[in-house]
Amino acid sequence: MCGRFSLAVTDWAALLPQFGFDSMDFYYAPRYNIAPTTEVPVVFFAERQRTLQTMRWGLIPPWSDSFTSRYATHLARTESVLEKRLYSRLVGRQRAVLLADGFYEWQTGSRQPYRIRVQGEEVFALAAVYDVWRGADGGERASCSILTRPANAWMAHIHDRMPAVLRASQVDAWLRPDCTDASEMQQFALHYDMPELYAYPVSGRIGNVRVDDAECFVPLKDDASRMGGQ
DNA sequence: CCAGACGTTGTT
DNA sequence: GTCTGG
DNA sequence: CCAGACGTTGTT
DNA sequence: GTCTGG
Repeated sequence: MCGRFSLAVTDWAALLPQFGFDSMDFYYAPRYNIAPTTEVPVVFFAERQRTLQTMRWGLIPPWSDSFTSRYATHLARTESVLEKRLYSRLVGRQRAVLLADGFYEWQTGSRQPYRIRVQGEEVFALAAVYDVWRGADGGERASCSILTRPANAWMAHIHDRMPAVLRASQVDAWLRPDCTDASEMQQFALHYDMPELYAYPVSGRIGNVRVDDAECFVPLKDDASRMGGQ
């Protein structure tokens, strides 16, 4: 689940204030089909400063020999995150959110991909944890994992798992730099009020990671498969 | 003690 | 680095 | 998540 | 069949 998402924003000036920023210091080309291992915009606190920068999607721990992984680390199960060597110490102190304007889910059984969005929000957030890896040259590289949880009743029509989707207004409650209690934040990620979502079927061409164009967002001509408003 | 893993999803 | 399995 | 590789030697 | 790369 949630092995792909999108962030095709061009009007960052309108978006940044929503997430607590007035500027950004990197170039970003709109992305319609984002796959694991690529660099994605992430919001987090570093030195008490709210920060927006890109990170590798797919967490690499500091002790890794290289900035790659043989394991699937782009997702972390919220229910068991505190028991995992890779993630447990991060929940208390290295929380983050990825920015997204949709995520993709392949329906169980039919294999039909859907684009899923938040009702009333152009851009929303995905709860995540991050870590920092230091290369032999001393350079630092950050990476992240999206938290997943069991599907809610709506999502269950498509899939049995889903990412922890946050409205922009809920981002502060996940990042809150004052809280270092991992259990408390785990409970938040499992039980906060999930925003209303809607979904529509899209072309299977997004299965190919090299496909990354506006056509990815075009609904299939199949109104019956649409789920939710907007 | 040391060696080896460190992760998720989906499908059968 | 730290935990688990043997 | 899906797609694509999965291998070696030697030559340019 | 299974792993890696995007």
